[in-house]
Amino acid sequence: MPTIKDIATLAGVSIATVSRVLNNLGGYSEETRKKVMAAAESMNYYRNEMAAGLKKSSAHIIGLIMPTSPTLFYGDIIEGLESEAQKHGYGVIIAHASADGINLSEIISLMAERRVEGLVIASMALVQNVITQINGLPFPVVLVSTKSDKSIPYIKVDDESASFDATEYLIHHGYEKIAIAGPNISDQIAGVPRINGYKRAMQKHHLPVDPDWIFYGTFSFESGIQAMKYYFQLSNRPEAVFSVSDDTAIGIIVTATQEGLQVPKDIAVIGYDNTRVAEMSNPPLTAISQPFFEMGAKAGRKIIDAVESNQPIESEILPHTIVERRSV
Amino acid sequence: MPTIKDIATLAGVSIATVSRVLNNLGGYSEETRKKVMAAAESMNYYRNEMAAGLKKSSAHIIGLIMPTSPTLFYGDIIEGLESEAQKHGYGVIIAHASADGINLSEIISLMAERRVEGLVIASMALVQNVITQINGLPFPVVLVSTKSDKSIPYIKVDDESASFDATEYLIHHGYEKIAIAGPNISDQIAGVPRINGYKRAMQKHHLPVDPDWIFYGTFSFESGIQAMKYYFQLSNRPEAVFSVSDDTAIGIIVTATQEGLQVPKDIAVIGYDNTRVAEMSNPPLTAISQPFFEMGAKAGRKIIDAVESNQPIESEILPHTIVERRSV
DNA sequence: TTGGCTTACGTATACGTTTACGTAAGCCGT
DNA sequence: ACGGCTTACGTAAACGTATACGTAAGCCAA
Repeated sequence: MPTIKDIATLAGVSIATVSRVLNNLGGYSEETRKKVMAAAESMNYYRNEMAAGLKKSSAHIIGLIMPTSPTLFYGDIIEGLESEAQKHGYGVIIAHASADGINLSEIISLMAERRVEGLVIASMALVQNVITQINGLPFPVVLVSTKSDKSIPYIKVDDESASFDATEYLIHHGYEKIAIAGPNISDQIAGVPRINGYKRAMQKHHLPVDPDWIFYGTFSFESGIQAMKYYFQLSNRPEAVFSVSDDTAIGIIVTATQEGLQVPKDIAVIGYDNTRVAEMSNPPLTAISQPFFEMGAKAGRKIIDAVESNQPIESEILPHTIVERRSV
Repeated sequence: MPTIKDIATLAGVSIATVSRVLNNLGGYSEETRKKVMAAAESMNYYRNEMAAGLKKSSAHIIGLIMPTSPTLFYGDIIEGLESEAQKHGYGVIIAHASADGINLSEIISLMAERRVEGLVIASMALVQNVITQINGLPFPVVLVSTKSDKSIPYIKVDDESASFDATEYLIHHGYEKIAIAGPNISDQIAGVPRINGYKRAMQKHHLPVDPDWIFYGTFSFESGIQAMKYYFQLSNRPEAVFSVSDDTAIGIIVTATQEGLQVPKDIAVIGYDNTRVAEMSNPPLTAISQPFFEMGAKAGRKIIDAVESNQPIESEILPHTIVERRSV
């Protein structure tokens, strides 16, 4: 590929002048500019970002690490981050870590080798030695839709209070026998806080919590099917379910419908995430909405701000909302 | 950040030796290796890929460009590509182009500046000057789930024959009044061929095609809702619908159900793509399946092969399948 | 005339690696 | 003792760009 040296030769100027013209730095005559531009065009020149980045010691790239689990909202996070990055002339390099985070440390190293300007880690739990590694990194890192200890800033909604609101929303609609489906007791980020929020809402309204109503599971559609089958054979059957994901909620709805129950008349369901499947469910799913696109965009903006101002990133709790449809 | 020069100083060797040790090239004693590794560890060294890439003139990065439209299968393409890339030590840099491709040329330039090893463009229509630009690029480009002229290799399923199969599947299940919902007549890639496949199947089985049965639209859920409302007020109402996307199909199912029709008894629906919503529909959606993860992975492999063997990439038509569920 | 300022360049170095090449030391066989 | 081979290094030159610095030319004021 042609270099500025080739352009310089063809245009009959020095490489410094070519560089100045190409970067709009001024200090050249209009005539020279035309010669250089013409030469560059004719040679099909593309600037070498690696060389430029090496010299300027900045790659203008933001890294993004996500788990390899098939979840629907990742697309929104990517698009949010990428749109913000593109706006500021940054690129986004993305890598998937296995959901258990086994290879996370390696992937972080690869990002460091690429000299990313900053790193976004979405929806992954961090073990201690990864936290240590991150704290030793010379660029900002921000967590999205997850958190660890105080040392790493994060952007997420408040799971406990979102769960409280979801549960209270059901209570306000007259339901008293309310279940929670899907939480994982060993998940300190999206499991335990959601159970706590659920319990707090029930307690506030002096409603009993039947331990049988807590169906531990995953965020999957299948988990929702299992949850509903489980509830179905309960003697003290719940009238409403707060589900920890939209997929799980739809699993519940589909299974309930197949068993002859009507949603929301016989059983109400509220989901979590408000992904695109929520509106496609039948009936359409009422759900807690997480602003994934905004989370991605915000992560990008915070990193760019941090790089340009040299200030540390501050965590941010984003507001959740309840998108009302017809499943409650 | 520390450089190999710093390591060399600390370990008391030359930078060449450090480089050799760090790259496992041999030509050093075990004692030296240990000294170097210890020094590198203690300084928290990360290799500078920009410098290495500049010297070796290879960035070990594959570019991926996708439209910014909210479609569910992009995640699978990304994951397929990224998993294959990671396996071979490549990174993936991703950029979104507006769906109309206005800024596509710029984005391709950015990829060229980053000296990607190859470029994957997914699901975008290419205008002539972009095609020209691509043909002038010094690295391989492969299209995924789209095609242009002969000059650029692509990986996709055969839309015409998939549509033929979908339609024939309905015919084999006894339906005769079959509609097609969602195609766009100006879409030469996913519009016209699907209409043609549909018509060919109908003709083969000597079934009449009522022009009213072709509902032109988009790939969206809303388009499905509109399609069903439209079919509903038709005097010659179809008994089955071939829908150009899963979202559209589910829009049809939801609307039909709300209007009191039963799926598939009163109206059968077959979707296209087999995204994750297909199994979550009620009833679960029978659909043409496109292997998106495999498409991404294959694109990655072809690029890596092309780079390493210096051979051009050949187009490939991937087989589609019909995933049978309960909407037919 | 001289000095100083501005404009429009060119020269040369640095960024951090990789790697071709040189070389000293050690060992072998003759 | 000598040449030749191998091993374990070091030296130095790239890769393509940005940029600090130098400088010649032109202009103006005193």
